[in-house]
Amino acid sequence: MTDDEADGESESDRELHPDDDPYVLQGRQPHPFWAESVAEQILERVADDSDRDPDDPIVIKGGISPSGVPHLGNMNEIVRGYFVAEALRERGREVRQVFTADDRDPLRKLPRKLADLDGNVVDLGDVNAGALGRNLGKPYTDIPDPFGCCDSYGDHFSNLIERSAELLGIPVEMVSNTELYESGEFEDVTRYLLENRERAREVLSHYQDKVDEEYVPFNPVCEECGKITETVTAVNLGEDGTESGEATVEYVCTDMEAGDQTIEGCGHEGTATLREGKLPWRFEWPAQWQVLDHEPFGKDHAEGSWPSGADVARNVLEIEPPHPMAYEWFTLDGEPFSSSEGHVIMVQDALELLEPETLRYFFTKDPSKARDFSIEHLDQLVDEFDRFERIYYDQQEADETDETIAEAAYPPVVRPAVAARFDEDGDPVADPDPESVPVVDAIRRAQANELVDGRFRDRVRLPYTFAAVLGMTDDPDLREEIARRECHLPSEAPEWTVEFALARVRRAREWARRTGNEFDYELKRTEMPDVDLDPETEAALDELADFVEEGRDPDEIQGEIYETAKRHDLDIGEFFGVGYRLFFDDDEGPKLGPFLAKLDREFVLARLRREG
RNA sequence: GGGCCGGUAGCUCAGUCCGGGAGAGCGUCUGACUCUUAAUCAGACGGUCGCGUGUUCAAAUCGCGUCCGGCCCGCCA
Repeated sequence: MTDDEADGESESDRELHPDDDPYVLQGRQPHPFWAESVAEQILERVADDSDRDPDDPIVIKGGISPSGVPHLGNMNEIVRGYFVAEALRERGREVRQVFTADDRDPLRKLPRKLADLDGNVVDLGDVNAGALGRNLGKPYTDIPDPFGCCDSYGDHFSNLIERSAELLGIPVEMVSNTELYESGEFEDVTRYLLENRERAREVLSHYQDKVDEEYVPFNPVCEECGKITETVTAVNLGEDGTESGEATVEYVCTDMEAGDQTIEGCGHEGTATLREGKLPWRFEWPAQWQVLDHEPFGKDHAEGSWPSGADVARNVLEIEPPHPMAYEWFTLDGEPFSSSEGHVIMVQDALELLEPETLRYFFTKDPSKARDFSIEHLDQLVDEFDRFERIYYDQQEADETDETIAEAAYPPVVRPAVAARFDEDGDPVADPDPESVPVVDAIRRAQANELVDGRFRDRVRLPYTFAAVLGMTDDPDLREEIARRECHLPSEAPEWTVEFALARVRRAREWARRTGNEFDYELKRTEMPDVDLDPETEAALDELADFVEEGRDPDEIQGEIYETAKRHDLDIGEFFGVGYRLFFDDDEGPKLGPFLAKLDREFVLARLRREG
């Protein structure tokens, strides 16, 4: 039966097929941009496949179980595939990008944080934890949505993932595993695995010690309590004279180990069809590979389920596994993402701080290196993106590698943003909503490309930290004036680019506010901050007020601040400090003279005279 | 315990495959812009390339060992 045990084969004896090494970016690469390299690797494999029509679309997949808050790390499953897809499309290939929601997986433990459809994170306690707790062990799609807005828990979080992809303008076909089971699409492969369960067992036993003769690669859903069960007592494939002819399994609803917890079974003994259950993950994953060319996956899979899945695919299902790519994980401010501790950031959150193109840019970096998404240093990421963009437009010196990367990676990064910002006639749209639009058909794509290399070249990016400083005032005209004065807005800038440039202020301001960093200026308009002033300083302030009252221009006021300080024998730096204290309750601030000149006179005079 | 990935300037990273000059941006400091702070320009400071060892005329790069971080090797996904 299990003669493999006799030959003592162990996992290390099980050689990985040369095509199945998931570290595909090791060693010499044909292109400095990783997605181009992966695309070429895929094309090589597709070309080697003789019974494949070169006109067939290439299929790229990603997938996770919709178990909770989908964070930026989870988005690797979609965004990494997107860049490969785009590289292939650039080579004239049709590509389908698919995302499987592994939503028949059982809920194994209660997450501590959930998120509503708008991406607001809430504590478990706020959404009736008790009701959720009764559903441990059930498939996500059989659990009521704690927010009551979707058909199930699984649907809720699948929707959230789908929404994240939409916000990034990435076209993905969402596929529900539960639907694949219920519609019968998984029935043939399930039946095949049950028919060949000895082979399945033999292969998997190289990877999992627990696999013994009793092992059946199918977990029915208990008809009594609704939980996924693990104990199949008989398999009836319906060939040997059953009345219905339908394949079934018999099971006992036993306890399930989930980490250090046990989810109790109800003891029910029943019968299930092949649509009323699920394949164990190590088979379910390869079962999804029937028609598939590429799949990126996290490093957690690279040494575990990927090698066994590839083996199952080749030696049980007799199909070729997709071209793999293992990616390293992201950290958030130096710490691992943790849904349960609420240490997460979703696309929705990130887009409050960054333009979508900048967020897409983050995913163009080498997937084989772990990367930190640092809120604190977000200005660095934005600066880097701005540089990357200038390199594409030849507005910035760079070495050949950076130029080659920008040339390949910039169009897919920016195309969804450009598609959102210009209408079908190629005219700019003010304040586009959404900000990213998937570019699918060839005509729209050509048009978007034309805009990227045409009108969009005029775009203006305010430096992120400068944009944060502009956030100190809510007055759009004042923002624009300051930006112009500091030469961040060229005088001949087209109308749309001004609005475009200033749109960054909202996000940069939010970043400064959230981190409370040195760019977090806020004009204290309603209340005067506490100041402790000596008489000399008070006299100086009064003089300055009189000067301002005469209606001087910005530079004169700036100069007068110096002169006033000198006249009263005050340290210039300290006198500026007093100004920042009075207006911002801070040690630092914008260039004071021009700023005071632009504010309404009444307020400035009253504040300089400490009248409120 | 075994395997895999990563560990290069304060920060973010490129360079490691095919050995020969240690790099970029940001930050910091200094100076300029006739007057600090967010702009721009010029310059400077800054790294025993985790550590050790071997091979080599020559090692961030190749071998071996070791330390740190993460992942996998039970279950689950």
